Amino acid sequence: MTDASGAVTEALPEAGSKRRQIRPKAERRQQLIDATIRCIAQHGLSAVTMQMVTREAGLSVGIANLHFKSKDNLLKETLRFVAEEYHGGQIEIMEGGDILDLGERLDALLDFQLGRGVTQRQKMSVWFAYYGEAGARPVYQKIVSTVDRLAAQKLEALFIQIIREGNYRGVDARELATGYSALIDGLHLGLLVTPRELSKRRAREVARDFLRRAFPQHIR
Amino acid sequence: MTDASGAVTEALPEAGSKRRQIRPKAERRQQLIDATIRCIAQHGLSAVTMQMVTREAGLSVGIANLHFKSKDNLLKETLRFVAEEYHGGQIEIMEGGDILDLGERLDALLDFQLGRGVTQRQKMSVWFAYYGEAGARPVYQKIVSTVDRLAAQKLEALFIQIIREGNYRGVDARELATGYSALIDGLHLGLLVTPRELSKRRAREVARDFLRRAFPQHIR
DNA sequence: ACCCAGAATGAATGAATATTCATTCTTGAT
DNA sequence: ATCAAGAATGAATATTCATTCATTCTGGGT
Repeated sequence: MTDASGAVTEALPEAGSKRRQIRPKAERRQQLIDATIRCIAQHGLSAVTMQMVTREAGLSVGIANLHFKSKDNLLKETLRFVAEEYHGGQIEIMEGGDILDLGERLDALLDFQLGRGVTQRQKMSVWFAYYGEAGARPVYQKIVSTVDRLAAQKLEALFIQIIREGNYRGVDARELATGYSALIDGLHLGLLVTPRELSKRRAREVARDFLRRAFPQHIR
Repeated sequence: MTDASGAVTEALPEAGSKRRQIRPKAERRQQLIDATIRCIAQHGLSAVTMQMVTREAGLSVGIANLHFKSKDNLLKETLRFVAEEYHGGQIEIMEGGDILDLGERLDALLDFQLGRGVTQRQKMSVWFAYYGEAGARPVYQKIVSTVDRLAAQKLEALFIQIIREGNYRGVDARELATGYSALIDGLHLGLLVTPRELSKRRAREVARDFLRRAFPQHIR
């Protein structure tokens, strides 16, 4: 806003900053991706416009096409970011040298997957917005598949270790991993679409019970 | 198409029919909903246009606004249709007077949920396209919640019967029902997004194993 | 044979939107 | 101080799209 005299009121710590600022490319890119995430969560992927995103980011429209070459590309990069953030977090835990006990590592994984960071409406909305389009857009499928596959392998490896350690019989690590991943996805969906019916608390219990039924010695 | 003389070539059984046909409202509505489903599956919800849908249906643009009053409404009604079809099918099986054995009924449910009808790309695409927007559109949330709740109740009731019959201990029907539903949703997602990694066959096995672990006497 | 209710059409309209680019501004180097 | 590189702006453009509505057409009723 400009005051009556036409002078620009500066140095507002958060809002309405007017001054044009020059920042490195990487920073602007992230700023735009973050804004895109918020916009998708609030308005839905199909309603997102460039104007909306750049306004949310506090930048001009031109800038988005400067750093990403098109809207399509911005959306693609946003998906890549969210996918890598989520799967990266999981993988870090699963490789986790810092947690040696396998049961604890499982717990940490569950905490991450159904904890505060991931189950924000924001993140889940974005997640499923892209899944919704994935059927029609091979690019999205590919991005998700790529990170997904790696996480799936790590999970299977963790399960194999646990099965060995617990000497569990008649359990197939790969199949169990598929089931567990699907369960988590389904719970995310429930948290997003029917939050009234499914609390985060109960989602955790459900996932925990799944693991307990499979690995009774390691959970609880 | 019109031939050189300007005469209209009629009576083509399937394609390019030119003649204007008058049909009852209900039939046109369904025709448009079906076309919408195909368009969403093929192009993604965010790319669907009225032109696209009406062309797919072999009708003019005006007709869509005649029978549904807006695009928004057409999309809403399409979601309602898909939701009711899916949940209706489930509920029918779960109430199923025709199958008396509880284990068989469970099997029938699983067959329906992961069988040909439901796991067509078309249907799953639509399903998740709407889930993706649900975070931003309360209307969608409400439609899904409503049918979902009823199906969840029926499933819980079925599980209660099974638990009683099998005299299973330490199993909470409601929690198990939540888990099973989430698992099925997650498997659908996997079938849609990473069909390469997850075959229908394996999806069925995964779901089956979940049930077997919970109700060993009833499955297998 | 004739009518007309209402089903169907599609060109026209106006609003929304992605993308461009001529111009302005900032910053760090000289 | 001065300058150049390139970051940032936003008005203008061209396109796409939902919605409208004047008009045409159909088929059952008389």
